[in-house]
Amino acid sequence: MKGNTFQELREREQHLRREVIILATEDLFSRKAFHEISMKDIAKAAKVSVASIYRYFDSQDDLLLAVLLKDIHNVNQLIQDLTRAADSSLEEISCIFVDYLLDNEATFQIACHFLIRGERDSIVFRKFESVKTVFLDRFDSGLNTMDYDRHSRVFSESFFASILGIVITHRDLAESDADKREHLYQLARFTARAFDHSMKVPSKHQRVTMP
Amino acid sequence: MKGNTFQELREREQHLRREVIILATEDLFSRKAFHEISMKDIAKAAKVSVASIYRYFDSQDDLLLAVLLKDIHNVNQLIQDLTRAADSSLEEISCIFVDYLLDNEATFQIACHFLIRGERDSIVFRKFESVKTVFLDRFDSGLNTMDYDRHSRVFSESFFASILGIVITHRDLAESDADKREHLYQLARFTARAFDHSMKVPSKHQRVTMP
DNA sequence: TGTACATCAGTGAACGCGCGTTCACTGATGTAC
DNA sequence: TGTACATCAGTGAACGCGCGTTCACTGATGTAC
Repeated sequence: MKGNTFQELREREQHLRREVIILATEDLFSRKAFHEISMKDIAKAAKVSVASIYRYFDSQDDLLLAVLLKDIHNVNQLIQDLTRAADSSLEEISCIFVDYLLDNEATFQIACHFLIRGERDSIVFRKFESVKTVFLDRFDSGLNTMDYDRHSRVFSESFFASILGIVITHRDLAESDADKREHLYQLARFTARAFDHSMKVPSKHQRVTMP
Repeated sequence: MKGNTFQELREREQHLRREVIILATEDLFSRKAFHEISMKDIAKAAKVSVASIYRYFDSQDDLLLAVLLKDIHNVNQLIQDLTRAADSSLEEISCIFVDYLLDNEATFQIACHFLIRGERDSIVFRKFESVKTVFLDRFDSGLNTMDYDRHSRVFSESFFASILGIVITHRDLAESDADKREHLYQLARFTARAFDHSMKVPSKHQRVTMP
């Protein structure tokens, strides 16, 4: 049993060291743009050598994916909490989501990086695909606990993508951060209202019965 | 007057040579991924030397912007034609848009490149911003000729971004191209219906009067 | 307790590569007289 | 018509740089006897 504990200790330490690198990387995104971040920068931020990073991660993409995975776990929690509170509206959710994307450059940039690159063949990419699927599943089941249970998969995929698209397309507009955020809220709320309206108060000819 | 004509001829030739490079670059995007395309590749495709490209374009970004500008002119035309036809629905427009983004990798990739990078300071970036604004203006005025004239700016910005977001987020799903396209249509139509419904048949409490 | 060995985190330095961009030059064509 | 010069498109080769990744090695700690 002693050997086991030693083993466990070592593994825990390994895990913590991984975590240090992940956190340093994540933090770096709030200070630098994606394409300006190199392995050297990450190493400096984590206070290790570049070569050390490769002891814990197979490649740069692998590390980025780990950062994304960690962040997405947070947003998952956030969304589940939100959708579980019965009185939260779709408008609120959309704004929280906007906030999250603006305040977590790492998630935003890395997600976009993988979404747009999209190399079907690589292992890392397929890993990303499965992360995306898991995330959408949770988002979906979160919305299910509210009233949006009709064709919910199409609903959540569209709604999620719409809010993401709004942030991608319009986040670089205004001068001040507050102005920008307010403008994005406006668009997100507008979109949420559209989705909300079409789902919650469907007119006869819009409602499609499911098998 | 003769000198003038010679001058004009030269300028026309210059313009044509520019066009050759732009077309070759655009074409390249259908065969290679964005991050795999180098100036050497472009030069080979256009059958000129790398150095020649710099006679016509200040930098790689400058060339990419020119490609985008050309493509966007096309899609502008498309949208104006569409929205002018009185019987075209928002659903149709959304599908046409999806098709356009899928069939024009160059537009899609370059637009994403500039949207996500977003360096506020550089000249090229500000040029991109103005291109984006012009495009959105036309999109907006196109929708104005239909029934979507209430808070139309918020409407067009949200709708445009939503469809773009859907393509970004979900274009890498299925195996076959046809499946993928059908899935994107489904999401786009769903979203279009939501927007359509919320704008065209507003319930009392949703309609907001404008000053 | 002491010694020989195994394990493993960590690193400095180098590797190899490809990138965007620039430079010095060529050669064709137009212009002036 | 002939000659000297100007203009300009086009290019091969080089520049300088930074990137991600790997390698050979160190040194600390744990293990066996």
